[in-house]
Amino acid sequence: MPYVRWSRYFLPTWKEEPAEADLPSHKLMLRAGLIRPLAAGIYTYLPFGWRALRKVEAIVREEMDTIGGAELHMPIVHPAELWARTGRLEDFGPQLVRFADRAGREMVLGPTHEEVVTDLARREIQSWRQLPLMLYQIQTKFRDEPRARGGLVRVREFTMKDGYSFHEDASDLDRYYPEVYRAYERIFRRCGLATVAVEADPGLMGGSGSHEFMLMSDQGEDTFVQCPGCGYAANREGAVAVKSSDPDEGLRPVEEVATPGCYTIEAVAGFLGVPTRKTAKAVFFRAGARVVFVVIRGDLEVNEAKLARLLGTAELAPASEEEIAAIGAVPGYASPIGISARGAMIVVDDSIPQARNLVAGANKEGFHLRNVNFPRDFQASLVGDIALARDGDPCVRCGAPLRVRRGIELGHIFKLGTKYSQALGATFLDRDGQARPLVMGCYGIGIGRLLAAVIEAHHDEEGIVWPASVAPFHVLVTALNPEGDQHLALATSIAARLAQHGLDVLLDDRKRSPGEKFHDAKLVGIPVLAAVGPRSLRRGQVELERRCDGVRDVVSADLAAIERAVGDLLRAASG
RNA sequence: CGGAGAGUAGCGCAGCUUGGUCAGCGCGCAUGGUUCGGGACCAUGAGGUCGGCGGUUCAAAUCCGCCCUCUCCGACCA
Repeated sequence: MPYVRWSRYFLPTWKEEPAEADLPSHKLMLRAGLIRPLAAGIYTYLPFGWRALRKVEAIVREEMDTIGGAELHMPIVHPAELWARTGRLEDFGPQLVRFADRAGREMVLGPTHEEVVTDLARREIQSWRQLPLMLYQIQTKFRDEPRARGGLVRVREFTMKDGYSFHEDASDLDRYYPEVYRAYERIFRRCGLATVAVEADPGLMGGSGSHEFMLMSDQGEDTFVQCPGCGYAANREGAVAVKSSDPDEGLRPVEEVATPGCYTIEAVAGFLGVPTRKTAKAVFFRAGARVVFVVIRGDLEVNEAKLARLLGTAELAPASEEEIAAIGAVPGYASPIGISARGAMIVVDDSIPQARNLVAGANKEGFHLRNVNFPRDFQASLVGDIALARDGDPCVRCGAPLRVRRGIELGHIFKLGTKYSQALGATFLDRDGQARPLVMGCYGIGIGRLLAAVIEAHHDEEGIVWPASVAPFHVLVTALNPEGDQHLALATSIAARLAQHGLDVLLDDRKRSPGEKFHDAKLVGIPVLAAVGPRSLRRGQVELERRCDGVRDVVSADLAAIERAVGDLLRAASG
């Protein structure tokens, strides 16, 4: 492979920090010439960034191939009709970009490819003998995100590895799924990232399991719960925690008490001198046409994802003042007692049945009720866990206090089941000659986000510090004084030699001051720098510097010696 | 979609309150020269319909209205 000459390459660097960027990875990807924005959440990959992306892709390909994946490439433009058949033309909402072709046919830009791959499987897979099958692609997706942000962490147009497996039954999917899980762990580890696999909420997607792979980061766009005791980790939406309960006490009779001006739980609890956990909080939602009256212990928060799952609906929104008034509830003093008759649905968190003698609203401005008890005083349409797990709550498995953490979601794997194969009629004949829907799994990795995550995890004040595995180049050979002929000549032969031996080499042959070139070297973060300059060359030596720890070494200006030393440094840098 | 902030040269910014020598600074860029090991120096120069449209005014980067774009927070998120 030939080496690349910086003077003829396209690697524009910025000395100053761009005002528009906030995340370190975003700033550095702009400054070190990896990407340039075209529009919100839409980026051009410059040659340097594209090289890095290809390195990440190569790792992903290798690991996908290792678990039997076969790479293919599906279209970006899909007929809308296909999406209508699974119902996702509507479900995906405005994130799905739609347009008509010249003949007026409705088309969409693919935000993901379950429909297309399932349609392919429907046509091609007829027999159990063709199973199992893993197909994957690395391809551009478009989702019109309501809020693109953070550079490549959340974009609208992005490169994604999406894989789909097909099985004759759920148990074969159960057997294969852990293989993908382990492949994902290898992918992220090889990219130099320590990820946490988090149990995710299968939600309305159905299926029996799902994991998200998170990079722990305070800058993360996602939240999850982790137990330091037993390792339990779950997406915030699905995380369960123990709800501590108070010692049992006898039921006391309900009594009305004046609480003027107490519109919040804190105000009521403070006014009456009871802890918030001794109150019942009312929260209102609208699920489709119905108003949902949620009752939860005052110290807890409603987890809307859990509530939506319990209700079996995707349409859940906070109720308006009018909707709340329409069911006869008084905001600030709302009470579940006497509401059910008015047609609202009452959902009770499972913290409520355990609690005794709570303070709840009286449905009358300025009054609350003491000693409200479920189910003595009011009934529920549904009871279940709808509370948000909090930092410090006891783990359901081991009791240790849970921690809430932020992270960047790098990958998501999913046991899909038969949702898509059933909707699209993708069946095969099993061993008994029976037609059955294909059982599917799907597996995604955001490649660009993964690249951003690598930089998020590997940088310092001066620039990127690439792990050797995904570095765009292994070695940067700098001729410090190119006008002084012999430096450039030696640097060039070093670059040629290293390239000949399989390394990716960038030769900095630009006519710039040494200071500038050293700073650029730090910024672009190539693992090993070989500097050819008068100071060391006078002693017949070349200076080597390792980016990750700044360790410097001089070796004699002999090609074989340099090649050896560079190899040693690289090995140490990837360890 | 709600809240906040910002659009002036490739990048970072000042000017706007109080309309009129305000088209400016630093970096970068070009040319020539001097430099050459951790973002050098001198000289000369190019580069902007001040986000757009409309309005007020003798006069608008500056005041008013509408729109567009970008960033951050939230809602949202396979």
